[in-house]
Amino acid sequence: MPDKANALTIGELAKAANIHVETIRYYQRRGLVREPERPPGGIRRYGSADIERLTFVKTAQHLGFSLDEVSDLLQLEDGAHCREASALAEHKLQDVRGKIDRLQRIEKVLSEMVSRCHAQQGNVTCPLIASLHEGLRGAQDPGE
Amino acid sequence: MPDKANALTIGELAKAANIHVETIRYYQRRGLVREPERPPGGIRRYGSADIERLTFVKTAQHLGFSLDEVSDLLQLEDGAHCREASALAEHKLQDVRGKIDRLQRIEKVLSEMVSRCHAQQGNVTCPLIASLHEGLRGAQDPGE
DNA sequence: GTTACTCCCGTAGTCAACTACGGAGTCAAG
DNA sequence: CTTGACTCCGTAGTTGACTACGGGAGTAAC
Repeated sequence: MPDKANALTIGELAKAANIHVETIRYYQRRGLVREPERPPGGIRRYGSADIERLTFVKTAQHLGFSLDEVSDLLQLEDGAHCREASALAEHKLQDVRGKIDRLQRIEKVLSEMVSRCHAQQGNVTCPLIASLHEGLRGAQDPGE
Repeated sequence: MPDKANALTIGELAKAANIHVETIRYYQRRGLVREPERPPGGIRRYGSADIERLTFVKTAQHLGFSLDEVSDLLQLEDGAHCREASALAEHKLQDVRGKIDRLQRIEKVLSEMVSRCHAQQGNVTCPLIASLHEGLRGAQDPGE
């Protein structure tokens, strides 16, 4: 049964995941995504699991994770033992919570700013610098 | 009045903000931070406002904003008119909220995973891939 | 006023993450 | 069974964000 969605060429996969073919190959070289067996003298085929994995990589990456970190996250999927996995997960969890925290401070400042701007329409300059830093105080990066 | 904290050399500024001197110069070239007047045949001096600005750049950057985007955010500080500023801010606000949303999904999945791992200690493989994708479904990147 | 650090500034090198290129092989349509 | 689009694979080039280098000038401590 040639399940359409499970017999994609790399080009179709790329289109489906909205990622360049070359980028997929690059991820394969980095070991982020699998490279299916190549039927002797044939072409590799991909399925929907591959689409999901690629999408996950992109999403995580846009959230500020490097490919190495994404690779860590993916290990959790790839059957690391519970012991290691949970240590890794707890560590990433801290990362993620830190990011959320800092983003929420920025969100607060931005939304306050928007309403303040709406209040005093057309005015000269928004008194933002202070509030931006106010809002972020104590939210410094942990620095790698 | 030579206010100690307001007469920093670039080296002291770098130390205070925990950023390399070369990186500061690079930011100056990119227009992210100001380059104070140089007293004829002298050395530039920096103050605490410069420290804060640098810290802000770093923080925003680690949250997944590119330097161009950080530069947008900084325009909000730099007295863009309310009208433009608020449009920009609203746009960034959406960005930020999207990021928070996606991070929270990841957080949820990670924390569930941790407790699941704790429950079935030492087991073979955590059934994570499904839950990771479950958790992220509908949280795709908006793509730039 | 000499020594030892900084600063200044321009240019060049590095690293992560792509992105492009080119030539040989594969395949589906006509 | 040819043609045109696509795959494979290795290598090389690009982009964003630094990071290093080097030589001449400023400056602080002895």
